Amino acid sequence: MKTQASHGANKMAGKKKKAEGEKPRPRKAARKSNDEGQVLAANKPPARTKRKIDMALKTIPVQERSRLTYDAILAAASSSLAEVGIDRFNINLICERAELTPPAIYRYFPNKYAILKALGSRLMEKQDAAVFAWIRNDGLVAATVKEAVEKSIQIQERVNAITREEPGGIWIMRAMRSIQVLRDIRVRSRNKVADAFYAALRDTYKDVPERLLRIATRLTIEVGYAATEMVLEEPRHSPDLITQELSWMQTLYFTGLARYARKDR
Amino acid sequence: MKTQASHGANKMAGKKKKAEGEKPRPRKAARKSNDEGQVLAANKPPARTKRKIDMALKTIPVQERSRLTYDAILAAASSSLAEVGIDRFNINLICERAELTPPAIYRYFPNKYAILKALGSRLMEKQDAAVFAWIRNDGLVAATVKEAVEKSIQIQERVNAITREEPGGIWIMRAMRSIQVLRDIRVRSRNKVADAFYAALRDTYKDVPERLLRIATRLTIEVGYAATEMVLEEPRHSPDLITQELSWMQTLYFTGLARYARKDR
DNA sequence: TGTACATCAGTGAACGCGCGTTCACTGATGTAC
DNA sequence: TGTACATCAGTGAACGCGCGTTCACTGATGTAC
Repeated sequence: MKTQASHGANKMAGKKKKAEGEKPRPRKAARKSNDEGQVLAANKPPARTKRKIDMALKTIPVQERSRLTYDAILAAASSSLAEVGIDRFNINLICERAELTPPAIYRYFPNKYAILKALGSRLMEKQDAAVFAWIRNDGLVAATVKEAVEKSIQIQERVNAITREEPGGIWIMRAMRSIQVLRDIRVRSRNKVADAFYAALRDTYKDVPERLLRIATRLTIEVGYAATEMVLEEPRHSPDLITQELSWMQTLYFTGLARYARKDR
Repeated sequence: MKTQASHGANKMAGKKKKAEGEKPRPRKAARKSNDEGQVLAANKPPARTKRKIDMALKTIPVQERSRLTYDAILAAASSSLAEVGIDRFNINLICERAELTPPAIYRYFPNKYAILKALGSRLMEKQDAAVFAWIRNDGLVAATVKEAVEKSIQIQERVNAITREEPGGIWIMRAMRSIQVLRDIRVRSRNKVADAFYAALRDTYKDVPERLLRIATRLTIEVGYAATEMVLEEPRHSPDLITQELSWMQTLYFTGLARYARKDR
């Protein structure tokens, strides 16, 4: 990611190579010395302060045609991700797949991180929506342990399926952990879901201190998604069994929260 | 990562730019057309088949001096990772920090992935060693649930501390999920630890079918490390509470495995 | 209903930077006699 | 114990590719009258 826009003026310098007296590759940074002489200094753009990574979408598509392009970009990005993974993911690759030229993409996204962000948000939203629907549908209400486990399996399988169906879904999950912009999205999403769990369980576990119930829900969410990643990552371990056992783990843990009843409140 | 060694011959072409009739940036790949004329064709190296990423260390340091350099490279890599994260992690950065020039690094590592691999292996080995020591020390043996939880907290905190103390440790954990070479190391390590759990618990849970006990141990390991990441990732959620609750979760789950006693064997 | 004009959408062509990588070399260290 | 030689360790200097990014343009779509 470049942080200095040095296009305009430097362009005139063309293919000029290192001047004679200059030390190449100085040991300690200090690049960008910009000493191409005073002639060019005049029409050089004013030195910008360091630019943050810009995440805002540039253009909101208005015509139908451009909406299709926008979707094509995301689709091409998904499939690129699925095929080459994160560190070879780049804009040229997306261009090839979407049959577009780079400027078309720059029309909508300022850089590749914005594209990843769009993909990430989309996946998180789908996952979250499924969980919220499940909660509204009394997913967290159960008369017996067995019923609780069964309900837990249901939502877990739903989220797994959503992630599996999204091309490059597992890569998006991975990227969520190792790319800053996506980390934010991930954490926000997880916290949002945890809050919903908290709200739904607050009454049931009225003797558990708030701080603890918050951690309990957040941790439960976290291990749930970790299991999703595990299922997609290592399919040779039976996905069904992993999901089933995870659900037992979560359920037994919540049942066990009774230990906090009427203590250290 | 380049896949074609095109140094030798092309060097002579120097800064030659695109020839006149050529289409630049063809829409559909087909780069590397290599048409610099027949004069050079003779001493061009034979076209290599696509090279896999080479992970083998190049030189085993023999002199004391070089051992120090090797360590300096890893230390510089750690701190680079800690500071800039994965996607800006590169060899030049390591050079600056280690006060070396690139060829010095290439003497020991074929590319940056090999360096990451070395860092990853080192961290995994430390974590694994702690867990194995804990198992040998009867970490998995407990008379009461309370005792089991306490022991579980111990090892969890130990692993957290090891990861926190390694510069860039959290980045290594993240990279373990999103970079192929590291994924392999991670999976191998987790499986090894899971096997050790399995061996240690086999007798205690003699009524639980093998397949299930294997999944149970593997899943327990996985959520344990997920919690470690969560602790390092979001320190505003009390690390102690997360660790404590995770340990309860794991312990209650294992206690609950009694449900498989004498069934579907 | 048709035409003139404004705006929107995408292209062709290029450029420079950063990064990985290499070569031919100098300087440092070890060792046989 | 000293010297000659072999091997090991690191450097200076460069190069090319890939990638992100931009500019000035053409072609497509919408709309006022």
